[in-house]
Amino acid sequence: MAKNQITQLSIHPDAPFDFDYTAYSHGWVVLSPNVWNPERRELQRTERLAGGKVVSLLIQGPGSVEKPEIRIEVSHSGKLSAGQEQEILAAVAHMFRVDENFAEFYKLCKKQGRRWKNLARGLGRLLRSPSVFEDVVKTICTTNIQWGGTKRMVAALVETFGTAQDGNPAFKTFPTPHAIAEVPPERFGKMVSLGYRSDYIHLLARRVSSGELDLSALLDPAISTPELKKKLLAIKGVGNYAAATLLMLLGRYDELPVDSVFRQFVSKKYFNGERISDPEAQAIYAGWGKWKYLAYWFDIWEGFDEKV
DNA sequence: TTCCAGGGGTAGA
DNA sequence: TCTACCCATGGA
Repeated sequence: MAKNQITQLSIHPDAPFDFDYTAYSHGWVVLSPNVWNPERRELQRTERLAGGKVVSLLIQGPGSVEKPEIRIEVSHSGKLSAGQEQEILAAVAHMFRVDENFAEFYKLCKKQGRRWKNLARGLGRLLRSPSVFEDVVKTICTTNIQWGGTKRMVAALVETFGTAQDGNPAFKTFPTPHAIAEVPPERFGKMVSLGYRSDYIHLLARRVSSGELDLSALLDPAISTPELKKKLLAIKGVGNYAAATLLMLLGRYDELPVDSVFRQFVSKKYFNGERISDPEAQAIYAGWGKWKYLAYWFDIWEGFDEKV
């Protein structure tokens, strides 16, 4: 077997950009196939390119917030074409939201004062997956289950339906829709313990694999947020909480992810632990306009102003 | 054993 | 639009 080649790629995002906080911004960093090394501050991930080639990515942020750089060490067999390099660069830029503009959010943060103004030094980007399919599947795996269960289910999907790189069987890609769709639904349910989510994820994989549903079209900025939410709610397994999470992953922060964590947090912090209605809880963030999700996220993530 | 989790679908009103 | 009820799975 030929030894894998290494190719170094690099992205230079506009400042301010904080690699560490973006990588570690929420639970996605520890969901397979992502592997985060906290000591070395590296994100490792195995990726399948459009033509089927499987590569391993080691993603680092050696620059500073003011002179940011995302460095990608690609381990691959054979030669990497210019098109494949572009594909990898685009995938990583998408994961780290290199093209998103947070100036308006930072303005609100500075106005808010105290700890909020710390966000304006390049935070606000929440890590996402290279594909919308992966983000929808992972989001469905966060519903009505504890976080440990989410990690278990996603890891099982990758282990069972992912593709390993030659010579590197320990790490696999996130499954393609086709890899899931080609297995009969009943068998799929038995192969990975996803509970009642199994049918939703298999149906999603079938619709995407057949071309009936184009999830990448959801990234179109021309779609209004209400219209986008409607499209998300039309996906079986996606309700209000999951739609708000997916809107965030698609770069829209208008909606709050109302789940048990949100309810408990707002009740404890703003209502002395009293039982409150969802509209009362949501009203806390009304002043943040189209940035409500981020306001809530950094309200609950108290550690953001310490080094991760 | 029972409860419930980073809820959602469906039927019926 | 709102409510009641059901839905697998596994940890606490």
